[in-house]
Amino acid sequence: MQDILFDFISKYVSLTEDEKNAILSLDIFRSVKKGAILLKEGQKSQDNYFVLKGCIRKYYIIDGEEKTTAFFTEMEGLTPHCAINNAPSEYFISCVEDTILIVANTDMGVELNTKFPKFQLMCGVLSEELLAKQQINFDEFKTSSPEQRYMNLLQKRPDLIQRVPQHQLASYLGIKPQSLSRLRARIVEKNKG
Amino acid sequence: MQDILFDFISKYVSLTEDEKNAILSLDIFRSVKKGAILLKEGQKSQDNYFVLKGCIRKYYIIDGEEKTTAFFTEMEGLTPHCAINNAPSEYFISCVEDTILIVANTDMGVELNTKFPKFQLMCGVLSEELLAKQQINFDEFKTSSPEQRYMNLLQKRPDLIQRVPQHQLASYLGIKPQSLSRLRARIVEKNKG
DNA sequence: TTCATTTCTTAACTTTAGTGAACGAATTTA
DNA sequence: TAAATTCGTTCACTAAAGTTAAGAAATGAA
Repeated sequence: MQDILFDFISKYVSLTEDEKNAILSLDIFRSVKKGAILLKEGQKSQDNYFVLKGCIRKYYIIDGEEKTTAFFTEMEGLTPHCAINNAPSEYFISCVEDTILIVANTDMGVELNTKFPKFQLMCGVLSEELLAKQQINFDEFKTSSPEQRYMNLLQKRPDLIQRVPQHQLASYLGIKPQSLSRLRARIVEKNKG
Repeated sequence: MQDILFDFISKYVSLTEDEKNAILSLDIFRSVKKGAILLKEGQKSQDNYFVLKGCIRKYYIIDGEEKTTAFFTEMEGLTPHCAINNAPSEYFISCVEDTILIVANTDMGVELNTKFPKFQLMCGVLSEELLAKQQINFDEFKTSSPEQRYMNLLQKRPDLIQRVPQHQLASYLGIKPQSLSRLRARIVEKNKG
């Protein structure tokens, strides 16, 4: 399990045994059941999540309706807004599947960063990468229709379409489940004719 | 003009005269006319932009149509994706109004950062702030209808509605200019009834 | 397994956005 | 200033998404 983590880190910085042990000693690995809720609206938490295996989901409840805005799968990390500004969370985080996570709070991060400046370097790179990815995603979302968004997702994250319930996917695409069903039927129809 | 910059910076770190002079010696201030294009699709550039006064706009041309995805006004900065990965730009950047900018390329940044670690600190904070803002914006966009997005904009950035042409605003909201006109008429109608 | 709940799809109807065209107003350009 | 272009709005029509409801399929719990 730890190997997955160290393989990932090795893409950014190389670690000594000391450093690896420092990470392991933090006891950060968590195994979480499908459906479990990691963070609730209104809750304060310092925890950051990094998915080693499985899938977690970020969603709001607006007018009693779940609005899913993001999924995080293998090798993707999530720093909840509430962990940055120490305010109650505006959203929920839950597990789409049985998931193996790294859960690290901000203090741990600070501790590691001061002991091993390498980490700070890696975090900088990661956050820059993330910002860039985020911006491109947003632009793509804005400039395309629901149907295009679905086709795009089919190309870029085909796994999501398999592993995530339709109604969660729908709200991720900014539409209702019924519209997603219809839209899919429409696409099949086009490919026939 | 420089005062605007130093006032802004002073919110994050305090600068010595030396440091201020180091910044000024870079000769980074640019005055740009309305309509001027700062970056074109396909072009490579290392330049980052920071708006001191005025407004710049980021847009794609997709199937011959302009798709505006962002506006940057006073005290907002833009690091084009092409400046990070040294690839041709996928989008354009142009001036919505006569604008006073700071234009800094990546080398300058590196030079300042090594001379004055303070800057690196500030950049870290800024990029974290930006990422958080970006994520909230994206979530809001995804979870709301065009009409809600317009109402939201009216609250959060009323200045944009005044200073930006309607058709650019429309595509920023993810709709066509005709739909924005109609939507506005609809809102007025509601407030009458 | 059986029952209950959740999920997905379909359908009819409503609302809203996209499209193409027209027109006046505002802005540019010659 | 005059002509040309761009811009914003309106209209009629089309296409797509929202809404409400119903039923089938899949999932989960007792």
